[in-house]
Amino acid sequence: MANQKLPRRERERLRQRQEMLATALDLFSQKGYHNVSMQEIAAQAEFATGTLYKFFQNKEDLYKALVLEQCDKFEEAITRAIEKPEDEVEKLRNYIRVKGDRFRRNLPFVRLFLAESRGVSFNIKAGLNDELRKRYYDFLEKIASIFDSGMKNRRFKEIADPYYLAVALDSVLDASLLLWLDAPERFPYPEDPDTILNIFFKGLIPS
Amino acid sequence: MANQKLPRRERERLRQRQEMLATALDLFSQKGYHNVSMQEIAAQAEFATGTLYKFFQNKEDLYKALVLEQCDKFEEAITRAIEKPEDEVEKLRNYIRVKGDRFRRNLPFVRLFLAESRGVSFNIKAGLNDELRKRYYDFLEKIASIFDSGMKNRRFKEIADPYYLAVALDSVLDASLLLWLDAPERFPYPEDPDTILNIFFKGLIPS
Amino acid sequence: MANQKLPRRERERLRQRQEMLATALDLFSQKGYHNVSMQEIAAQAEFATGTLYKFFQNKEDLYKALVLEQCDKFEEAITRAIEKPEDEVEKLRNYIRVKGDRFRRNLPFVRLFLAESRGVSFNIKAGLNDELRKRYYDFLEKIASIFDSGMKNRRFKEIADPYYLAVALDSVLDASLLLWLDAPERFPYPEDPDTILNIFFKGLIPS
Amino acid sequence: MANQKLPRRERERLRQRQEMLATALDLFSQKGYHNVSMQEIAAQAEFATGTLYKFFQNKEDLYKALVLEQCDKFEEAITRAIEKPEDEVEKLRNYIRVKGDRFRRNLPFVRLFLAESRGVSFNIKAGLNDELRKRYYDFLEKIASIFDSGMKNRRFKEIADPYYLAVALDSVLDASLLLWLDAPERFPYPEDPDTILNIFFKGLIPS
DNA sequence: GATGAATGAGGTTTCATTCAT
DNA sequence: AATGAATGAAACCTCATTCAT
Repeated sequence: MANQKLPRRERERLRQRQEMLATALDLFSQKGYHNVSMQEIAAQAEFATGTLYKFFQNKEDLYKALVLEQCDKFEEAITRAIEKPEDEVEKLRNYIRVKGDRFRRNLPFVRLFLAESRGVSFNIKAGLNDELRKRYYDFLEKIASIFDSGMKNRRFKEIADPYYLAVALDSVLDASLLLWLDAPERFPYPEDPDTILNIFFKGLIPS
Repeated sequence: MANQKLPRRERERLRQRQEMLATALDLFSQKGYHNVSMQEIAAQAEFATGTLYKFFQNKEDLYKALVLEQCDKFEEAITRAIEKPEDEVEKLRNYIRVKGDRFRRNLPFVRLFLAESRGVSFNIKAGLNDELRKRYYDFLEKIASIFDSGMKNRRFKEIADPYYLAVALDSVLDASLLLWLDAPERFPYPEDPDTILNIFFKGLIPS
Repeated sequence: MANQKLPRRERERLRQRQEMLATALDLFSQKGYHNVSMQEIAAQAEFATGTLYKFFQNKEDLYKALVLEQCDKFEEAITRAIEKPEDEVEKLRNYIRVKGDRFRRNLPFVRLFLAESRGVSFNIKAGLNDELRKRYYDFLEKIASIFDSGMKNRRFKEIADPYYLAVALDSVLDASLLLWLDAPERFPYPEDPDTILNIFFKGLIPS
Repeated sequence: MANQKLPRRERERLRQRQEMLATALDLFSQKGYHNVSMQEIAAQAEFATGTLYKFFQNKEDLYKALVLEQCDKFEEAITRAIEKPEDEVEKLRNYIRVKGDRFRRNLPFVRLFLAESRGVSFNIKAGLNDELRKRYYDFLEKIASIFDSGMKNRRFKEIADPYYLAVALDSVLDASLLLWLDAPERFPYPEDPDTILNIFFKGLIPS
């Protein structure tokens, strides 16, 4: 990996940064942004308070770095998942599988966002700042392009704007995962991607 | 209205309470719960700090009252909207129309949740969340019962669990409205409910 | 009684004042001066806050009135007790009996003073303000005059300044009563005044 | 002294703590616990408010530390004073001398209790009181043991329970010192311990 | 470079007092 | 005269940030 080529000093710094971010994620997700102090993060991560400020300009900055990094990983994973297969339906299935996987594996991160928003059923993307919002829109574009290509192929009917379909699919997926998180017994994890896809594939009204 | 029958003193108190809640909603939605001080609310509402505490035990209490009141109104409106028509499709259309209307008319409230959804203050809503979650699930039940009745009527195909369809429809509706809020020109307001319903009604895959 | 001659309005006012003072004594003795609010006193006494301020200029004033009134009663009782008998020893016995009685019957008042001072064995008179201090000194004078008269009679030896003896007797009495209050089983109530007097009457060192 | 062996940082911290306690004692004794704010203590001691809270969890904690420390010193001094001489009478004289000395040298501390005795803040001392009361009783036990030993030696007559005599002596001593503090000209400081002891040694009634 | 003690502004909340009704 | 809602100053305490070591 590229990291190995970095000078030792640089690698050490990166490792420390990761340590800090991981601790912060842990604490933020347990207590919420405003109920975690910088001293608490520093203590838990076993650094001095001042050291935190060598890596991040301020608390907000630390928070942003944390979120952006998680989103990076997330985006990367999804992008890889929809690059491989040719088949549009398979791409969508992969997307659902990978998003679900990451969701399950990053519950602290998910909780960080959800605490507030679930009450009225807003989902993860709510409240993202401009940077994140732009990235989310770009990400939706990738999903939309699957629908687009499917429509061009005549594999999909043109029932709505592809971008709009992407939004719909993503939000339904979010909602499913949140339900599962909230009450796993009542709402089982959608193991089979088709559970979700079918909502879009099988029209509800008999023709 | 019944209010007119209340003694004048009582009416006055209610008016003040509304004033406080409205101001708080305004400020919370602009800056987020933790970035608004009680002093600020009091000043903006033109009351003394202490007066706020005559009406609400503490900041959290004020917040809860605010949220619960808004949810009450919202729930009531939706419930009325889906009671009237017999036709299931028309019920769904009404639901979409009314939810959209209330969304548009209560943007400060909507923003309150967006502003908050940065992982702020878990504990604040510790109690609130449970209450709200239950209410949300109960609300979904009402939507689900529309799908259920439609399936029993053979107006709808049984493509998924009715409750699950309710979640899907609600989340897609939320997502659409948020998109519109974010970028009204790019994502026009879904004036026609069928724009959203069609996603569920017309299967995407040609048969 | 003289009260009956007062105009009804005036009598009513006095009754209200007593009500307020009694409630205040109750609360102060339970929680301490600073932990009782004027609204609390008003509510408990079933008056409006403002009414309290018609009777007492402010909280401090209410407190002073409370203490002075209790001291008045106390002084009066003691004075009566040492007026009657001719015999100096009997006067002292009466004084001890009556002080003990009032102590027992006014535990709330006693507690009001004691809460703080017992820890280092200061007694009731500690912390009294100038007015009260003067009254306390005057009261001691009365006790001192008993010793004085006893010495003149040759009933008592002149082992110390009479005033000083008064102080000593009073402080020993206070201490005994406090011990009893603190741990009634361990330190029984000095039912027989001679228990205390003997300390002064029987020299400790064998001659 | 052991202190000199502590690392410099540690010594510095101790010095600061002492500074804070001394300032707090000063202010508390002048105005009483509830009339001194943490800000005031911090300002007077030339620290920031927050620094106070690094040393003491809260105001109550600061107060407790203050009182306990003073009591420790006091107890230690008295204990030393009554350990040395064999002679019981000399022990009592030493006790009176040392208690008087410490009283005179710690007037702020003495005043702290006088100032407080207005029934302030029961709860604050709920815990403190128990602790202090126990210590006071233990201390009395030490004085009592002097009387006890004197009685066993036949140096003292058995005119009362030794513990009870201890209480009496201590309370008379307190009263004398308070009188002197109140009106030094009128009540001269009992330089000679026998002034007080005689009250107990010479029976008042001629035999 | 790392440390963590010190800072002090700012938050929530209480309550003595006033004054319009 | 009595009321009690309204006031707002001031208390306690936290914590993001800095800087001397």
